[in-house]
Amino acid sequence: MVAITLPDGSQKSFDDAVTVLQVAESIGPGLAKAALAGKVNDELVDLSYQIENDSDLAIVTGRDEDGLEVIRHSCAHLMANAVQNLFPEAQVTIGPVIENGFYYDFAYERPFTPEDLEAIEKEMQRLAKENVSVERSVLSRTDAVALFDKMGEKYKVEIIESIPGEEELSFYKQGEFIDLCRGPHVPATGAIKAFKLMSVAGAYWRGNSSNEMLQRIYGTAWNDKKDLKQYLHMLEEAERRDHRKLGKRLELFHFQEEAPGMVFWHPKGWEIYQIVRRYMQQLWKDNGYQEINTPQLVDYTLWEKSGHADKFSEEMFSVESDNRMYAIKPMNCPCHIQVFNQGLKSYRDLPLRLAEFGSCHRYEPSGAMHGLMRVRSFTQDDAHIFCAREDIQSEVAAFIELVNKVYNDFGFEEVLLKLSTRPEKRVGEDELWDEAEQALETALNNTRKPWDLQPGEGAFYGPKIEFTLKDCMGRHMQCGTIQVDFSMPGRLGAEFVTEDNCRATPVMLHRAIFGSFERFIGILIEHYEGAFPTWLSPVQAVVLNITDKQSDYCQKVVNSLQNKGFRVEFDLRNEKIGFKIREHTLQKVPYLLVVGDKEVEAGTLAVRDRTGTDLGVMTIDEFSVLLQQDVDRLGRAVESAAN
RNA sequence: GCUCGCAUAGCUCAGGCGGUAGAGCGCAUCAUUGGUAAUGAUGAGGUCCCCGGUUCGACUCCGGGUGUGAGCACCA
Repeated sequence: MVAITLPDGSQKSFDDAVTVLQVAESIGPGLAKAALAGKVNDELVDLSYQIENDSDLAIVTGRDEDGLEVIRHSCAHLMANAVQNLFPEAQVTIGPVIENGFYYDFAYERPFTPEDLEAIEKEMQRLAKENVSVERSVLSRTDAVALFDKMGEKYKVEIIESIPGEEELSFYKQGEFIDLCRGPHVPATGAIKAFKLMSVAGAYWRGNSSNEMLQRIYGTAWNDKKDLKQYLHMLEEAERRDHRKLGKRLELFHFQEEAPGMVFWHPKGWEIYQIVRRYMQQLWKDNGYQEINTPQLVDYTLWEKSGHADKFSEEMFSVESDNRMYAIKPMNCPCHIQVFNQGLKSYRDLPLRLAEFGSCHRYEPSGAMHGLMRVRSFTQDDAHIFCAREDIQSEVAAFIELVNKVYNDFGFEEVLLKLSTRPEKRVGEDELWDEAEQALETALNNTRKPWDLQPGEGAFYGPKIEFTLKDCMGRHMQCGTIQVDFSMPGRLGAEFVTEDNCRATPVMLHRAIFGSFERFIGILIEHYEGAFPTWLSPVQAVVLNITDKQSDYCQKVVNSLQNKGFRVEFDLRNEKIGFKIREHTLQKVPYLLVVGDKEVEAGTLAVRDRTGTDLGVMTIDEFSVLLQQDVDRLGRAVESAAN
């Protein structure tokens, strides 16, 4: 007797061992048809898997996360199958599932072309239509190596040889194609119904840049055509939101060859930058930080003392002058310690929080640059908290709260927290690490929010917490961080006098909320698709006349609103009102104020917003109240601020 | 940095089997003074990314460089 417990708690008994498929069939023909795999005692298995003992079982279909993963994995095999049919010389390597799809790396004498991709996709469709069954088998290591050796698949041989000896080696065969794989897989290729090959790119064998480069083909696969279509639509939306395109269209900034990876900010982009900067400046003031400013060029010897020259000399810009070598600062902390070191500090001075809009340059590899997201010249909202060991927890707790507030103000509702703990290579005694990790963990637990642990991911000088926000498309963007540093204060001679008149080295907390202004603004542009909330909009309203008869009145309206501190412009061009409305709507100005003879006579404005909603006719004062309310709610959701 | 693409008017892009180029938008001028997403006409505007090579002739072909895109590697 084998008793199977289903997810709803119900039980089914079978006289003998049964396969997952047989259980599905016993429940219903529809389920049996939709079934792709099974989950036996939380382990994913094929439909053909024999259940010998009493077990929990969930039938996995394309509607489950697990099922989707099976489809994608099988789709990677389908693609490898198609590639080898069309290009018998191509060798297969690995083909894992990734977010939204899969890829497969091939070794081939030449790169695949877009035409090749089309042909491969067609071949995949043909194979899927044939509904070839996928069969699992197990081979010994010797047989497996011999088999792939014979096929000339040297990468597979290498993979098999790297698998620990005791593990069972399973293989999946569909038609002539066989691949080493842990599985599970769909029972037959017909289960793969909605896929598309996306792109081809080079990728290093085993991710190591000194190895040969393989051809990686990316694809996406879904349970049905509808989901595929929806995903492709989402990609189009991401393209529409691309900050590089919007930056040009909304006249925010540009890049040019003479300054690769460095931003030319235009008036509107710089306006946003200044708003974000003023916001942070006020936040610092309100939270016990003192703003400072330190040099751009610093003698190279300081970077040698701090240890940066050793690790990052390749990534630093340097300048020679007067026979001295300077580096353009790649970070601010060594300079902040210089400020701390001026004047003997007492324990009474701690925690000392020094903040700077630190302009930094780093020589990023050319292939790493990406619009505002990865640049060579950027400004951080950087601060260093000098404190005693026992202050770490309270400082970290206060910081977590601050980060959450800031992200909410900018319209990001979900924030993910990650704790990275000691790596193998590190400085500082274990006792110190214990204490610091404990402090961070306690601070995190006190937030009562979930957080992830990343063991071994900390910096060599101390553990850290990373703050990742989720934008409106669900993409993860790591921005904020707080890092404990046991090393640098000591290296650069920071110390303070303790209560019992001894000298001690302070702990330094490196922390940033935006990370870099450039990147953060890039994220904002994409999050809002350029339609910034009113407090961030470079132009908050434009006054539009119908004919030049209303010009004087328009001037007056603009002056009056500007005097109240709003960013308002007029557009008195000799154009039709529809033309102007279209233009400023496309520029995503929050409010359009139309003025014709009627409005001049009544002293009013006809107000329309950028979504096309007619807000009616109102006086200038009424409008400024409305505008002020809108500004005050910052980026927070309308519900929480309505009224 | 690596692999593969791309670089033509201010912007978005077309084009030519090697004989120095074109559209739409924008810009300028003129007409038009209008009520909620594009008024009409005329006109100006180009080192076809840079440096070499092949050729009678190169924007086009070849080599090198720079920038840029996707991915990889990197990200204090």
